[in-house]
Amino acid sequence: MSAKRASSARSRTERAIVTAAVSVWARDRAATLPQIAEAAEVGRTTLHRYFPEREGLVRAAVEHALEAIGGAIAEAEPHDGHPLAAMRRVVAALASVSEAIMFVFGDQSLLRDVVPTADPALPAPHDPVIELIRRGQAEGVFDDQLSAEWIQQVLWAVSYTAFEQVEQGTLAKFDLTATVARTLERGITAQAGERA
Amino acid sequence: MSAKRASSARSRTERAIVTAAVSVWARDRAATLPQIAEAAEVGRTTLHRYFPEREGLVRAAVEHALEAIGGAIAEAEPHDGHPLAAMRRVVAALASVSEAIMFVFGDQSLLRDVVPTADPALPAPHDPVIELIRRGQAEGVFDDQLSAEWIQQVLWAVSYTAFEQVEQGTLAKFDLTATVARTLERGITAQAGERA
DNA sequence: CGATATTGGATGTTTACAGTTCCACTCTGG
DNA sequence: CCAGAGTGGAACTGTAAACATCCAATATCG
Repeated sequence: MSAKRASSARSRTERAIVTAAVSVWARDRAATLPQIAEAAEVGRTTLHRYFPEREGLVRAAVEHALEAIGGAIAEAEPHDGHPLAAMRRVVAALASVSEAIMFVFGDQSLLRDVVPTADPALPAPHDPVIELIRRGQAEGVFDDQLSAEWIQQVLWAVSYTAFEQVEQGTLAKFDLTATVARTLERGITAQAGERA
Repeated sequence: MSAKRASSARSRTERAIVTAAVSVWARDRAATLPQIAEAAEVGRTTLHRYFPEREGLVRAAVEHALEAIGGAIAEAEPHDGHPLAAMRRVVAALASVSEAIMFVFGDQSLLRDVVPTADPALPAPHDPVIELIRRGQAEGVFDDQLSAEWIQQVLWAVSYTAFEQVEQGTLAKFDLTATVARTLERGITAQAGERA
């Protein structure tokens, strides 16, 4: 990489700003730059020095969030083991970067407009998940009557919903993975052999 | 009702503005009033005559959307018949008001901040669905290991996702109800007796 | 310790949108 | 056909946020 080693101070400040932006915008996409500067515990001036234009910070925040998501998914090793077990690991991994997910996927216009503009070499966090789903379909674990893309969307949507519920206290953080996994695996209907 | 019969012109204009607001804001919550005036095919002046403040239009749009959603659900008669059949009717009904749903549920802050402020006698579109879910759980059709509130959130989330997919052409409008119903009923896994 | 980089407060400029006013035009109903 | 309601173009004000500049205080590192 040609990235010149910025002084440690610089890079730490930049990270603080970007992570603060993701965190604040995850909860309020209309938050202003002063709000973000405050959350990052830097002056408005400093923020503007690092990101002369709002658009630049938005792009950096999106890239940072996508990297975090992609990294979490990679750590879950979706290519290994039984597809259901892998899926549970992925859901648990997503929960650890829920802020990033709520930021990027909470505003369709971000994915529509900003991501394509961003670094074209960005890791697409979706791909390994799509691969996992295809593998699961091939092994007869996932429903192959549904398109892999649809299954992936449902995976994101149900996870996202669970993050929101945890956020507002309706769902215990501890139950998150199990609830999402159960819902994805069996839907919302009672199982055949279950007693009412 | 003490609602004095506004001239037909007035009420038609008002409806045009409110429905345009819902439609435009469903796709872009940051859309400006001029954009909405244009979509409604009225002048900016006229819009401001009807809604002197932006906030008023937002509230009217939310109320209009909630009424549409509540009406659609009511028409689906969720209290009658087999819970699964009722659920499918509800999903189909929601699809007919997808714009309203994407508007109200696409921005958490709307539900958090605006709805409570709105007419307190507003029909809560959720309630009949929660009732349906409870009924289904009692009859052993829906999973009673999951909370009714969670099931309802999943119902909304999966439907919402399907609307988005239809919007962007990834899912055929014709397949919407069947896909959502299948996903909700069986999750994303292959059925036991299915052949790979 | 001293040079340089980094920071942030104060202050100013610009832009875009919300909200306002005025008046001429055009429907519509009696 | 004419009176009044309804409409909308144009031009204006106020406000809030984005963006820019200056300089003094402070941190960092050779």
